[in-house]
Amino acid sequence: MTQENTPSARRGGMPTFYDAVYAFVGKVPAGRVVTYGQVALELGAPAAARAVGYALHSLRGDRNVPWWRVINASGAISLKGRGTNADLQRELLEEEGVPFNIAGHTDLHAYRWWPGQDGES
DNA sequence: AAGGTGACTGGCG
DNA sequence: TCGCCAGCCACCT
Repeated sequence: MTQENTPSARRGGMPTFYDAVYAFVGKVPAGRVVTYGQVALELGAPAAARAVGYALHSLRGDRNVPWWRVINASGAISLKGRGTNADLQRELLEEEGVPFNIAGHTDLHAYRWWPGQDGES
């Protein structure tokens, strides 16, 4: 533990791609979900979906950011047995009102959130 | 400074 | 319909 996990801390306060990811995820309201590719697209890097996932990975457990509201384009959780966090994410989403089917998929067409739709219709 | 990794995505068989 | 391969971006050592 040499320094903070926060990328901005390493940059001396300069905002980075990661901060943009955290900012976008932080705007996602409870009960809604977004995909890695979607976040990347909103950040201006439609092909940086992997970097988005890596950004959340850097959180390492920072619950200040609703990382659990970010799932893959398949509507499922990507952690896939990499750690207990996978089950945690599903449980958190179900608790917020996002159900998963037997296959572990959710209806993106119904729960995917987009900026500007903070719950208003 | 360069190489490798990874919580991704889309196309093919 | 499902599984596998290659490409892509940004961070870490």
